[in-house]
Amino acid sequence: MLDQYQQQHPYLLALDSIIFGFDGEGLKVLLVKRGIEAETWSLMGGWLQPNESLEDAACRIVFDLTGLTNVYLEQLYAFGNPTRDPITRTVSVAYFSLIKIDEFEGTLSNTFQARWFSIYELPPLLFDHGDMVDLALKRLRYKAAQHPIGFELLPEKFTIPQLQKLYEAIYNTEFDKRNFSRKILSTNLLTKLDEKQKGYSRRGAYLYQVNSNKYQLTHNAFLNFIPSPELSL
Amino acid sequence: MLDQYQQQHPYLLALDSIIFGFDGEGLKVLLVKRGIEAETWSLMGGWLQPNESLEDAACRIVFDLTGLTNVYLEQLYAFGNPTRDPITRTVSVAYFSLIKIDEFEGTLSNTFQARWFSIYELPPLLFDHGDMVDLALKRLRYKAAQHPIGFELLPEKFTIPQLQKLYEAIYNTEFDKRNFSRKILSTNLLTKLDEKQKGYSRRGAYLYQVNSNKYQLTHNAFLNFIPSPELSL
DNA sequence: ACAAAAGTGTTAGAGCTACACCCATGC
DNA sequence: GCATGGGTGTAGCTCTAACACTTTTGT
Repeated sequence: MLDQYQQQHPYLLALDSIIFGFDGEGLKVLLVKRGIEAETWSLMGGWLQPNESLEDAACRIVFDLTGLTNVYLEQLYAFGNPTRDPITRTVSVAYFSLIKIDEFEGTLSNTFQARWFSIYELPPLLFDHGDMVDLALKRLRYKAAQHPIGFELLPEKFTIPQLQKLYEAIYNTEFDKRNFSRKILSTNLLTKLDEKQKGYSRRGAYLYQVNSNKYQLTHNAFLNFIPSPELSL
Repeated sequence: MLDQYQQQHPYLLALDSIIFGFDGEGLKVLLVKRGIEAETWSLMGGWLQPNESLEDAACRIVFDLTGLTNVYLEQLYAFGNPTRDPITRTVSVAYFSLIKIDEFEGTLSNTFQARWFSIYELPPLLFDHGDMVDLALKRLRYKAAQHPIGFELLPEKFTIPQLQKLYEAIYNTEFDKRNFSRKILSTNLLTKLDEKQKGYSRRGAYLYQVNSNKYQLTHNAFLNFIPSPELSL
């Protein structure tokens, strides 16, 4: 009975978070330098606490670094190779999150030595964190092609050209702006505001926001322009 | 330094497998009655051993029950609610696998009291195993719509009508046979054999098999007839 | 007046859906 | 000869991809 439980080896259980952000130009990942291996960049991580669910713990970890709550958070994968952590055997459940970079308080950075890195110019990472980032990027590409999650990376109010730049950054490609805006608007997920964005272009672009009633309900197919080689999950 | 590791609580780490099979009529899940709660049906599961990766462990568990190796196996999700296992806190990583039911040796069943259940008529399950099955079904539907994994549930040689019945079972719906076979054949993933299936219908249907060179390479979009409400992951 | 980005429409082709009839065989 | 399941073709429609010019405004 209970012997079956007591005879088992327990393991350390960590969580690691791939935190994506978009600064208007490129897709970024937030990395830190932490404790043991303070010379190597790594993902923000932490240990599972006795009364937390995995998701609670992942939330807490993102909050500790960014000060943000209510961010988009999704379980990515459990990494459990016996040799992945050379110090002790540790299973790590990786989560990825999408944050609105404009809400991120850079002030917390120095506690953790955090820095944004372009996904195309990552430094060498601790343990298997490089694999985690690769997988997270694949998953983000896969998912953003079919579900309206891109908005999580933009401010509350944004323009169509901003959204296009975001998708171009995610897929590292370019889209035709006429086809792009037609497809986005045909989803009816966006509400056009009376405001225009100032300062970036002379003419100014209309601001939009997600109309949240539809956002919740539409977990159906969203966009179909997945650049083919990127599908895999 | 190492203190950081030593101060942490370890947890028991289990694996649970959702094993799908297709018997020509309906989509089935393989359930067992095991140890502690021998009155409740549950998923086949086991504990992570010190030298195994998560995937190794999941493989082993599927092998122990079915005697099969080289089955399709994919990590589904890590379940870690503090109260999910009332006996001890346990984190479980769930995997789902697709097996060719004709290769499954039913002889092993009585060791584990295994039985196939229709996914639409499941008994009450242990712990959160019901959630696991629900999620696995969602994932299977999501994935099979875009990736050619359905074949994993069929014998090496199969007919188009068999394949159609499988997809109809997965999505619990019906497809037009003309459109179905056109779409399947247009992927060029199948090789038509000179043999016909005998015994099931009077006329007999041509047998096909997956041409495996293309199967490997084509992790691109596959089919587009995802019944809309089922997308979510 | 010009530079820089925003905004907008059309056309040809591909892919999708819906639909009905003949074929081969065992009884 | 008939019942059962297997196999095939077409027409209308929708969606997609490709493509260029006009508008606005700050300097």
